[in-house]
Amino acid sequence: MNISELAARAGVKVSTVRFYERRGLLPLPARSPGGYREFPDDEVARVRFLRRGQQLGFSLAELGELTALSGQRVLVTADVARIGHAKLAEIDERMADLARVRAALAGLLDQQCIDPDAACPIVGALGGEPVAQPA
Amino acid sequence: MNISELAARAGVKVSTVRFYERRGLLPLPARSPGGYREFPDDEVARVRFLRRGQQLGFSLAELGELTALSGQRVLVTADVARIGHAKLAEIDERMADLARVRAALAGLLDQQCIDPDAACPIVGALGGEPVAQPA
DNA sequence: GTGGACCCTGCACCATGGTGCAAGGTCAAG
DNA sequence: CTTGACCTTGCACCATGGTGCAGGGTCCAC
Repeated sequence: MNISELAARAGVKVSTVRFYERRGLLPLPARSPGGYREFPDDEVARVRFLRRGQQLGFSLAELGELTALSGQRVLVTADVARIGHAKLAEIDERMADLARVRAALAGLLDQQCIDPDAACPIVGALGGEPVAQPA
Repeated sequence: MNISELAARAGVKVSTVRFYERRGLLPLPARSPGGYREFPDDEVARVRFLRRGQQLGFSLAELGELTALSGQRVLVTADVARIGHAKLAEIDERMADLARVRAALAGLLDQQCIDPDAACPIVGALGGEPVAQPA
């Protein structure tokens, strides 16, 4: 597959694919005799992963770490496990936050008139003390 | 409360509070005779909401919309309801994506050795066809 | 064997979300 | 009534995540 087909199938621009490659988020692809990039089929999934992961609030650097956790021919060392468990905790917190926003928004949409004197329930859902974070 | 106390309580920098104000994400605060900003206590929640909302993948512009959905002394019009329901669908999709990443990561950490020949399960969790989006 | 659609690299630019600094004013303790 | 910590505005700068363009090469159908 060439770069424009990969980009089209993953729903990104050609320039974005080259950008991801420069950042080390995609493996260096094989090249045709004339120097064209030739991608295997499964790079589509990797590019889509980067797009969706960003929508979930992960930076490209974090998504790089996340993928480095697997597929790199390594044993799960104590280090890798520590990073992985930290990410797991982060994900749990994000899910809880999303659930709170969801409930607040759904409640708001159930009413037909918003009480102008009440505090905003959506802000309330996320505005409290942050959930305890490991230092 | 002055700006440095607000910033400290919300866990952001003073310059960030002024930036949010410029963007219209915080109401213009009262001023002391000398021109100092004076914030009510509940602005802390609003600033924390902006921080956490961003970690969930919402842009400042979206968080502005989200808060505009309440507290603006408005009836829930068809328009507001449409935006709200779209956000709700987006949140549901994000929660599903997070759940998939979580399951993949947890599974990975359960094993003691990663199979170097298998496709990355974390990429697999998010790399599939995007969930159907309204156009 | 040539035209048009595509690819290459490198570099400059863009939007978002801040961050820092300079020059000056405010405030309260001593 | 001064000194130092804090505040004000305006502006310039930064990192992240792209996006576009120039100048040139490749590919393949005609």
